[in-house]
Amino acid sequence: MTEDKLQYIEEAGMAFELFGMTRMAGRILGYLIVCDNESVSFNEIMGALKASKGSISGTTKQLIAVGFVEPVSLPGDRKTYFRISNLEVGSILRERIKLFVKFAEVLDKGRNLKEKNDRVTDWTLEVSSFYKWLGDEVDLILQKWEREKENIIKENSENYGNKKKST
Amino acid sequence: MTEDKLQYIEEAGMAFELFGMTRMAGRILGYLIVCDNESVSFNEIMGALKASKGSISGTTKQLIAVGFVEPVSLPGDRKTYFRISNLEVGSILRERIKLFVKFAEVLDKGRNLKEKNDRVTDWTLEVSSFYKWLGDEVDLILQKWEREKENIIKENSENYGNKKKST
DNA sequence: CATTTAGTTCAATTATTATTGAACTAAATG
DNA sequence: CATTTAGTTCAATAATAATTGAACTAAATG
Repeated sequence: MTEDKLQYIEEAGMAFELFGMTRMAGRILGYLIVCDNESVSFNEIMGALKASKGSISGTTKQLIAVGFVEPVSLPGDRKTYFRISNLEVGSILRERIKLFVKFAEVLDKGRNLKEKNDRVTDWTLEVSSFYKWLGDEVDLILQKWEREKENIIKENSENYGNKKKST
Repeated sequence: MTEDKLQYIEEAGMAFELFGMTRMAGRILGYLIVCDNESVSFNEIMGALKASKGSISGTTKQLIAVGFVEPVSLPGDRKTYFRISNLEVGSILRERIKLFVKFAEVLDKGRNLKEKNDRVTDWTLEVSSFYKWLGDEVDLILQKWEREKENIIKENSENYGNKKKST
């Protein structure tokens, strides 16, 4: 594994921490992103990240639970391999928006404890209405993405990265 | 402060913790949501939450920094008061989506470290294209909200909570 | 069926983050 | 200008979360 990839793995660890995952989960994802194998073994991950068995065991389970990673098993091989899931963008977004809807519910609950309306109840009503609306809107957004994605992805691919294919 | 409100404050503390804030920040927000004053003093918050001066000082600063709370100062009164900001839903959403765009950039960076394309580069390209597209799309979504919000909010207000006004 | 391999579990440790509390600054008041 | 009030700062402590490592289970292999 090259130095720049190792460095990226640590960076990914830090970055994914910002999204509420553990650093180790970020490192594993980073490793799965930059490594050149279709799927990698428990031991390979352990070696590459210099982490303990227990940590790899627990963290891969977490990543599988949230759907970012899937276990792969091969015939005639008792090991488990791991790879990045082909998680659809839609399901990732929907999960995130569910959190917003939950946030909206906390606001509603607070509003309902008040005797009368004021500036704050107006605000919580607006914000919670918005998040609940957004929860409904997400399907339309994703339909639009489905219609446009082919062009967008092509354009992105030409502008940024993936240039190696054409050399 | 009634028992159910005190309980709500603790619940809000736990809930906001899920969104990456500290429990104390959640409690302060919860308090500002359910208390019946337009704005509340440092000391009142301290008393209501039974927390230390230092903690209230630090946490209110945090909440002000991220825009959820604003300090209010009154003429002829040397105290600082605090209240929930009228933060627009649009700016909250834009901030959130910025995080997704950052996530997209981490994926791009990983993809660019690879020698050749495979299943994973295809996936990271799609996901990062999506998040970057979403970053652009947010303005259209918010425009739609502006057009529809009046009706949605009214409906929400009738269906859920805020019934006290009419009694 | 003994041995090796692959992974799990969980108590102990380490690292990180939040909160307190006491000493401090700065402004307002008498 | 001494005193009170309002809030800040920050080192110490407490609470929480992540990671290790060693003992374990369970399946596969010879």
